[in-house]
Amino acid sequence: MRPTVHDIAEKAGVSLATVDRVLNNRAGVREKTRQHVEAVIAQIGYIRDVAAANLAKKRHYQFEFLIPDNDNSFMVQLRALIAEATGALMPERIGVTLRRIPAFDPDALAVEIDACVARSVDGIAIVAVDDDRVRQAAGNADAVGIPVVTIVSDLPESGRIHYAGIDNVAAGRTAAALLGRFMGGREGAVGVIAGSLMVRDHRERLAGFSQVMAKDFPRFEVLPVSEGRDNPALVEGLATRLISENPQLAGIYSLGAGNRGLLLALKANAAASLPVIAHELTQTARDGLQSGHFDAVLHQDAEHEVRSAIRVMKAHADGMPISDAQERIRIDIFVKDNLP
Amino acid sequence: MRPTVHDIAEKAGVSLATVDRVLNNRAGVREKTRQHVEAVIAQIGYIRDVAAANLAKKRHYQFEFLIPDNDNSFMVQLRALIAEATGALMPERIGVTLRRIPAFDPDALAVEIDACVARSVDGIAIVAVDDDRVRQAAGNADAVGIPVVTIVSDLPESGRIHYAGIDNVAAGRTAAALLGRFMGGREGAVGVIAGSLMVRDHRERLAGFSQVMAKDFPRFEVLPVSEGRDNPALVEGLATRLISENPQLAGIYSLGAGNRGLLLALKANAAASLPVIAHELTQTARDGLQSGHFDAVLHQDAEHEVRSAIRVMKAHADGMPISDAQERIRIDIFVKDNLP
DNA sequence: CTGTTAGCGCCTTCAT
DNA sequence: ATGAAGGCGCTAACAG
Repeated sequence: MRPTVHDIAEKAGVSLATVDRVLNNRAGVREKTRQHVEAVIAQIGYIRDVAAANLAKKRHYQFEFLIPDNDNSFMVQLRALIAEATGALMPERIGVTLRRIPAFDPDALAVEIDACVARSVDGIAIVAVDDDRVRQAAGNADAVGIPVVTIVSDLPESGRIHYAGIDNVAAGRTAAALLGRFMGGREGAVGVIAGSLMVRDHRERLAGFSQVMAKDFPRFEVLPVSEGRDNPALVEGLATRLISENPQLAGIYSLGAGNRGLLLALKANAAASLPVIAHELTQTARDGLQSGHFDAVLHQDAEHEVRSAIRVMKAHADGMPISDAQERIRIDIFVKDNLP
Repeated sequence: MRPTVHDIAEKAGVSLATVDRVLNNRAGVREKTRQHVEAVIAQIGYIRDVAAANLAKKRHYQFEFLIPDNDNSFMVQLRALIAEATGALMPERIGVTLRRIPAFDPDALAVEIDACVARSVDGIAIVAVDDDRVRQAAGNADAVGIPVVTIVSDLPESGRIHYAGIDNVAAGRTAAALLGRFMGGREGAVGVIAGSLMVRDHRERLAGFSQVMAKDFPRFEVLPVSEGRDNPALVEGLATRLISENPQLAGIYSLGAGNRGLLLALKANAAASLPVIAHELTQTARDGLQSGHFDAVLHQDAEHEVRSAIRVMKAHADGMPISDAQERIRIDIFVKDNLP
């Protein structure tokens, strides 16, 4: 039988209350007594039963997700997953609230963070907008002991305790490594389509991509980036122009969303069969892989990100450590043969 | 406040005991009473507090892992991870025992499974050896209600309730898809080095690989498979011969272990710079990627497999459902730019 | 068939 | 500074 508080109390010759005080380093116990009790605890190898403790405490976690009100399929899925988690975690006494906020609006995000702080929730998860107002609000939350974790898009130097998302520089580098090899012996130019270089993820992916192209595949020229604002219609136009205006085109890296447009453009220009790498395994991306128009898709597992964010916030609330390996969000690489 | 058993007892006008009986569909309740109580339960939206239930029950899970006594780094790591989990899960009242058994020995495995059954553990995780004696033992365990999950290597049609591992056919297909593209415009032959075609994973990888090579890259001839028994020294010899005897060699797929030997052979034959794909991200594989001798490494996350196996066994013991997405073991693809 | 009672391991008043 | 008693939500003997 595993030792319990009773065993400690008995062996130490004190009451349960005192044991409890020592266990939770609460005040009101003589230094000498404390040391004695601590010795007994260590000696009999006591491990606290967290479940029982939470039961007695009527612990109830309250976490909030502040997610952009975007309509691209990634964000739609992300919100759905959070809503799902809300239901699934109820039995575990952890409440998850999803709050939609205007996209790319630092003020709105900062305001909502402040509101969460006012409500004194147990944790805040945000898709960060890279802005000092947000940084400020996050720092403030952290200062009053409310953990902020970023998800999908990070916000360094803000006091956030964790980032649940992929390393976007590495993603860009990986895209270049694959595309470079896929282009085989060709020469020429590679086109890059981004959503907007205003957002950090896209900037980072581009940086990583350019870096590896320059270093490992210098025979290709990286064309100036087109910004498609994650909008399929815009992307279609950009891609079409890219193909028609660059006979030298040897490959395309689409590092943002709106791939439906890209796929349309590729299908319309059947002649130009070139390696294409995109991001996020949406239905469109699957279609692209299966039809052979996309050669690889880099992906982040949104479900993992949501679970991870919650685990991290809970661990923080419990004062428990996290397992780095478990929380690392991988850069998933899909080709048509390893589709789930 | 969330409704509790007390609320439902009160509202239904019965005692706690009766509520409990209904909740756990135990006998000894008049059908009419049962229905009434059930109605109330549904009506007030009761959700049972599993933690409290387990506390009252003094529930204590006991799971066993039967792992081959192999010395290759994957198995070494796997065993280390299980040992780690053993410690980490103690506070959650789940006991994890690791038992090493002779590798590739169906009888030994079957005997140990039977022993677990005799000890009536709550779950058994095995690296399956594809043999009917094992199948039999697993089926027997399942028959008496003890869940068996396979890990790393599966055992279909055996009554095992879950497989925590990658789809090896898909892995082979993926290897072919990547290698085919990496070989670019070349022509010639591709070499395949396996551990042993006696084990299912290797057979499946080979099948997937051959299939996609034949279909998508028919201009390459797949050379007869060499079996290196996952032994570095043997593999080195095989690889050296492969390279020297096949001037047409355009690529290599190493689908087993023993990659240290492969790497040595490649380094010794600097002249032959050709695309190479291997399995499992060991230190050797990392070195290979970083030095440019390996172009991609397919990987399975052993830590995820261990966690998943435990979650599945626990869910089974609790009669809870599992989340397929969370338990799916991915085929991780690493190039030198997305190394963790 | 149904109800009463006493815990599970821990925390939290309230006295002392 | 310390202890006694009661309760968290659920289950498990026993009685009726």
